[in-house]
Amino acid sequence: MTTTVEFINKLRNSGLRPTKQRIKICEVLFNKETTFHFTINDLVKIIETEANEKISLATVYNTIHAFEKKGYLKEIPIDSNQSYFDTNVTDHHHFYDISEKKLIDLDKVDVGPINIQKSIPGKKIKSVEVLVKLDTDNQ
Amino acid sequence: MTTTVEFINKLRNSGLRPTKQRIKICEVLFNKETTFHFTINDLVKIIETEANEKISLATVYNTIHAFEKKGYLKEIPIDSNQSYFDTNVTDHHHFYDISEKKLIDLDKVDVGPINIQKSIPGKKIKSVEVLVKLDTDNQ
DNA sequence: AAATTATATTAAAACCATTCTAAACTGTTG
DNA sequence: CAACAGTTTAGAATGGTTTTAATATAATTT
Repeated sequence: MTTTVEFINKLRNSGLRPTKQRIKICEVLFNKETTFHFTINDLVKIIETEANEKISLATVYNTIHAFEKKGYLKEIPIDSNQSYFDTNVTDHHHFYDISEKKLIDLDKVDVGPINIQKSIPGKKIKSVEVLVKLDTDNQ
Repeated sequence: MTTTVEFINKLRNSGLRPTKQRIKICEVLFNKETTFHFTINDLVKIIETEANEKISLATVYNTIHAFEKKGYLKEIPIDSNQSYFDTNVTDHHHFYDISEKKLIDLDKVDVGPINIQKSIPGKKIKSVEVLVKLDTDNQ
């Protein structure tokens, strides 16, 4: 449980003004027992339902991108037409259920150590992400 | 070097009618020394330049999706606004150069074995893809 | 080889996630 | 509270992708 004041501080400390909209998004995203995955569309629906508040799509995009830049969210690479985000910013991986279009966390320990034995001159590794695609197992 | 006749057979054997457009796309994609990565936009440009031929965008999309379904191409999962495809359909991974928006192949041996120690009931693993994001190394 | 059928191509419109715009609004600082 | 910078907003614009419905082409049948 995080209080509104803590979100305000978090935002201020990040150089982001604590507006009503940003605080609301913080509450929706970071005031949960567990982390979760979402699309922008999911988030807008949650806000409208749970909070019965109107919030501009542009603001949601702005805020999500600001949070991502600050490291409060991670975008998950999927070859999909929409972006998926994760409130779990620890180092981990994902299952992607193709038929249900749902993501499932995959612990680092369930994947094992990955050591990239190749380097590109002038470039440094920023992230290593494993995506395991799942199919329905109908035999 | 693959001949046009071989492409025609390949298409027929796949249940795809060997049309002028599909043969042209085969030549652009599969008649190269090395495999490569491309977006739909890249492909259209190559066709228009290299072949000086007009081809409808819809046909390109249709054909690429047909080829992907047949396993002649792989889509690479990236959190980008456009789809990337690979003519290398062997089991391997990728670097993604963020600033240049370019993909680089990463051999399986450069990543090492990946053994997923978690399973989801009713689902089977379809693919395991590693994406290594690269940043400019300016220190 | 003409007629028939099934499939493919096409230009243009539609779609839809995301970004942009520029005006109105709000948090912050002095 | 005034002034400024940063933020929100609705709506328009953008851009990759898909759909549409008419036309064209390949395959099959006669």
